[in-house]
Amino acid sequence: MSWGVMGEQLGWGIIEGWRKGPWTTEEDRLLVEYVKLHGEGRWNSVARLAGLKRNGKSCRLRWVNYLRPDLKRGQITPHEESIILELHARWGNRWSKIARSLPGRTDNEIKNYWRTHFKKKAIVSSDKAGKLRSRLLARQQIQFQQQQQQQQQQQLQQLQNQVDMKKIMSSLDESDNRVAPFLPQSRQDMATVYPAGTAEEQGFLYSMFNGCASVAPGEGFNEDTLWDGSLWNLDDVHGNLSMACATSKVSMHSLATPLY
DNA sequence: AAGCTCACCAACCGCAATATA
DNA sequence: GTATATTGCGGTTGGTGAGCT
Repeated sequence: MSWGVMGEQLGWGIIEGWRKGPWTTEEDRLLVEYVKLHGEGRWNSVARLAGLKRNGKSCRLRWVNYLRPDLKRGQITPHEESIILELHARWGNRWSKIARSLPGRTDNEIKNYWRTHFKKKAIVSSDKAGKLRSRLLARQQIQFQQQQQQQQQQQLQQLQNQVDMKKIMSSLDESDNRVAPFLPQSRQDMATVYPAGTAEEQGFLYSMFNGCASVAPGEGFNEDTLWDGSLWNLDDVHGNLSMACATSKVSMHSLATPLY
């Protein structure tokens, strides 16, 4: 069964004078002939000049994504993948811009590739990182509370000697105001609260807790900023971070630097 | 063997930018 | 300067086929 016949059976066929759905080999041939004769562009003339019942938009898309002779067929190579990762980290969903850096690949192809290979990972990563962040915050809180308890005990011992209730109350008030876990102010801080991690992981977590380094002042921490396109390919922050960096050849710097 | 799920990809749609009359 | 046409882009949809249960 031909695509055309099948398309019509599937409910495509001719809508408002224009054919829609999958292209037939005959339509492809007509379009290629047209481009050979008239060159690219003026797509709305195709219907009239080539005898195609397709609108200009559809013709252009077919040519750009499928018929262009310079298109590269076959799987995206690891090298191309690393370029996609790098450029997506830099530019976000600017597929046509990314495609210009990959000769023979179309924006549609790259977009589809990214969506099927990385979009899901991004969601999973976000979820995992969120859990990790919660765990770290909880751990920080416990550590902080333990420190507080130790301090309070020391203070109480001192105060027992002094028997000065005023001092006890003001001391406790002061503690109450500092119950919230602190944000690590430096990578050294992160090394203190997360000693098990590598330097890379600590660096990543530091930027995760404080927002990306290049987030504009006043913009503040934003979940989207972190995960919408700059850090998505970190599968599992603890487990696979090093591997993600090594295999994708995407530097931590580029990953931690959102769109510009 | 049949049904289900999921990855893949071609094609469509809406909108914005640009070109042309 | 403005209206209209064309082009380009990014998001989304839906069909296909392979693998799994």
